[in-house]
Amino acid sequence: MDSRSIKDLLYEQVSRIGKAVSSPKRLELIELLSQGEKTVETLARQLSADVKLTSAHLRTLKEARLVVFRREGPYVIYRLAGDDVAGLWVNLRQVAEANLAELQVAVQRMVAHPDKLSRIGCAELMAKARRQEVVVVDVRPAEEFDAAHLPFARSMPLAEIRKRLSELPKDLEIVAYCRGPFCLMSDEALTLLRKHGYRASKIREGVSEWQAAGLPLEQAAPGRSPVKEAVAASKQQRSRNGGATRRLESVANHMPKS
Amino acid sequence: MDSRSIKDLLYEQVSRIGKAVSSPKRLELIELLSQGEKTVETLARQLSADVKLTSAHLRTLKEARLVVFRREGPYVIYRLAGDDVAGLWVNLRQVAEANLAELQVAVQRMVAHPDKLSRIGCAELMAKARRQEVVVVDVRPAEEFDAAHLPFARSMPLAEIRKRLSELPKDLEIVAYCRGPFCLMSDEALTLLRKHGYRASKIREGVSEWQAAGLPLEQAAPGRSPVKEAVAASKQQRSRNGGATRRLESVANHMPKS
DNA sequence: TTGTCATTCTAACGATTATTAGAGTGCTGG
DNA sequence: CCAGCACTCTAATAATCGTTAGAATGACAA
Repeated sequence: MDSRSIKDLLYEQVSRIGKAVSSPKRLELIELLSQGEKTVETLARQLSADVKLTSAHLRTLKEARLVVFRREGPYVIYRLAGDDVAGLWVNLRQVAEANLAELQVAVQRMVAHPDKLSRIGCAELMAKARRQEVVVVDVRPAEEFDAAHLPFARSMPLAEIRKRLSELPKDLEIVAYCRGPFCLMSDEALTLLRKHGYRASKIREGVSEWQAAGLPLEQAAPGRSPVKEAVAASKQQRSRNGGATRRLESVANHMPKS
Repeated sequence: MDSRSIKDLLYEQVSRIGKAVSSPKRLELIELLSQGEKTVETLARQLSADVKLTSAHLRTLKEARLVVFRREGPYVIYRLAGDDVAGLWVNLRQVAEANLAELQVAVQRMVAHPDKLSRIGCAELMAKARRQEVVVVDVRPAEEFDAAHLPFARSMPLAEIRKRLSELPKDLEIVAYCRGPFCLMSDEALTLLRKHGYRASKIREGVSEWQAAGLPLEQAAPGRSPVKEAVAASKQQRSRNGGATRRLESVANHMPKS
């Protein structure tokens, strides 16, 4: 075996990781999974994609050993194979943002407008949060908060924030965060909070960026599992459409081909 | 513009970086370029590939903004767009090595057999090198040594090592390094040195790994440019085959299609 | 057992990508 | 100017990938 074929073999293997991160949908799956383990159905919903397509992408991620799964009842629950995978995603995003001018412009205009960003750094933010001079709000779904969150943060999912506005103080600065620089949830929260007269800003960082920077995280006592989220969501869907869609689809699937 | 299409746009951009690193040849180009800037011809030779194919891959890397180029006389010289690109390559390789069992086995058997590796860590190695208790040898081509090398290292390219054996002391441990964990040059050097009775070992790390770990590097005063390497190599090739190949190829290219 | 639900597998398509050949561009020395 | 060299562009092929539909699996509940 000569030197060339050994090299080909080695680079070939690394390129499996490269291929796995060469699709936008798979990158988004990695971002979602770096917030905590999830069922296929939850992932499909959060990806706004078909379950079949989601499953197919998860398969290629699995073949590249970037994700692993386990069964729990009728559900299949995926999670990242290791913290290094979330770190790789952060690294990829940073390189993209540093080198692709299009991305810089898009991020600035869509999600990270200077007006919205908190002007203080991470270390200072934590110090202020410790002294209760700011309120750090995690607007992600509760399951993701439970899996891991920033120290001193309180969970206030975007879906509930409108009803729970009274829990927030008007005299303190509120700093929101969500899944990371590409997530729009903290922006929506900001719009809502500012409309109601709160002093609110956001940070771009999510738990992955926090972890990649070597900063500490906290996690809730286990209790809520990804299955509960999935069950709740599917119930909600069924009650919304009265269970009709599912049956219609089922019938449609068994119709002859015209 | 809704939230979904914004996200699609953002992930799409990052996937451009992913696509760029999804081919083994392009990964190898990144590794080669992280040793210093090089001409297309040099890259093609070190990649054992056609100049045309090399140029095509460099083009896609250029479109992903991972490399930039400049002209120097008749030569086009490529280099990485930034240090973060070399860091990304190191990160990718680490994730691959951590998660792909096939790669672990291959690396252990081919390039990083425990017998060959130096048992001391990087920090200690530098301390010993400073006190001249070990000799750190850079076996890469001289141009790459000039671009950046480990502190206290001396350049002894693999091609010249046989003639220059007498420069090395028999009583000290010799520690070789090359382009990184996938490079076979330090292994070849080791085999040669041990056959001649030297106490020699290697480290897996190259300058990129060194830099990614936050350790300092040194570089030679500018003088040797990548063009000189290219000129030297092409002269060598011409003298080896008496200038025949090039002319034959040239004629063949202009032959009618039979 | 049968039915239901969550998920995966198989097969197929259209769209990309890798690779190669041939022609073309830009630089340099005569 | 021309010839020679380094490299890139264009076009064409074969291979691979993303996506979808339909069938199949595996777990559970009646």
